[in-house]
Amino acid sequence: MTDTKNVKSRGRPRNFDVDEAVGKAQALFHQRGYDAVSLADLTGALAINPPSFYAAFGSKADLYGRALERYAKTEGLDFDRLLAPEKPLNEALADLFDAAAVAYTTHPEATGCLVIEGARGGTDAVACDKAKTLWRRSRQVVRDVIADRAADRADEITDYVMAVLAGLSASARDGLGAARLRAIGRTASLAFMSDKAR
Amino acid sequence: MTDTKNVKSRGRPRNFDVDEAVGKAQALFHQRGYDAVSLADLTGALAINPPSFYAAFGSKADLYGRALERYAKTEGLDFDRLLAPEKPLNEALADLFDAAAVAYTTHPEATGCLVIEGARGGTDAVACDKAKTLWRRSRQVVRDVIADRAADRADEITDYVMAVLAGLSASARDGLGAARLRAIGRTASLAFMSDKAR
DNA sequence: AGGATTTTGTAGTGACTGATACAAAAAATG
DNA sequence: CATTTTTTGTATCAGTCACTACAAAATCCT
Repeated sequence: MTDTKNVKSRGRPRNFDVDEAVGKAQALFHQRGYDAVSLADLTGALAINPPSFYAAFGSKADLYGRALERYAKTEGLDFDRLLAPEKPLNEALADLFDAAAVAYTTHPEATGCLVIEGARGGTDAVACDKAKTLWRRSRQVVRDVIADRAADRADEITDYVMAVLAGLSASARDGLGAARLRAIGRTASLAFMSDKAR
Repeated sequence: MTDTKNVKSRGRPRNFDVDEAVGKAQALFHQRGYDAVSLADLTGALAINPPSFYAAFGSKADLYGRALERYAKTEGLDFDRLLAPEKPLNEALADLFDAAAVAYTTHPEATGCLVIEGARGGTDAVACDKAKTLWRRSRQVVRDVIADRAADRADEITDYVMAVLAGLSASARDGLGAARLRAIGRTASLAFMSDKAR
């Protein structure tokens, strides 16, 4: 329905690449957070004027939504792979925490998880809700995968897993490097060694 | 040096209680976060006008600093008590996580830790730094207490403890109640049962 | 009472926020 | 070429932000 960019449309051609712009916006939002990125920052970084911005993205919050989706697609954790059914639960969670530790520190200037930090909200409730929706979706995916192995404790374990991810993201924002983050993840996964977790 | 309120000062008497005002501000900041509380919100809640506000508190960020200190004094975790030297480490950490789970959910409209959430920053770097300073101070206290029992792994364990606290605060903001938060804390403390944590 | 001092309320300040009105420019279509 | 369609740049918009200038009001001191 929505025309792709290679289809020649009618009027004056756009002077900038929309997908590339979403990527730049994603980086800005990840570095500074939604509130701290102004429209002037965005139009400055994209080298366009406000009318072009609004014609292309609708609003700041809408662009944020696209940046969030792009982040989830390109940099988000692959829960289905990390928590593959054939892995033992303890091993799967250890892998998940380790992957998070690495992912949250790959960009030294944009640490932590864009979704988690965005879901913590600020001034704009609409933008916060967009992040919260993605966060809830991730939670649901995690819960479903865990439920296959420990149906009775799925909610409890999911609470713990999401809390650990949030803790890792916060620690990454605090400035902890990958090594220290991975150590945290290793300790967090100890809870599932043997059947200690009653 | 700074005169206390019972000392009769010279000019027109103040029309509101400063300490009480700091308490109200603390509640507002805790509920919505620094950025989402405007000066109009504050002066409205305190039923005063901007000039009275600035004469009493200097700036919004300064009042935030006072609110943070008040929070640490009145609602902050008592690390020295919770991590008392005579307790075994695993028990002490379990107590700490449990106390955090309770503290972060006592005010249903102001969940999580004011310091932790404030340290995650937003628009105002000065305000964020004030929270970060308190967060670092807490970290130092925790580290010192842990170092008495496990000097070689003090940093590693401290990283983990602070990450768990951040995860609990984030989960509280997510809407999890005390029971689910306490379950997270219990699971997080399993890492220190026996000598699994190598 | 009269002067000194501090807080008060009224009414603003400039700077920035996200978002637009409008017309010229640049392309496809007829 | 003329029309249609879309994007562009210029110049804003109203609203909110944290913050103040100023003078009247309310207290203490002499």
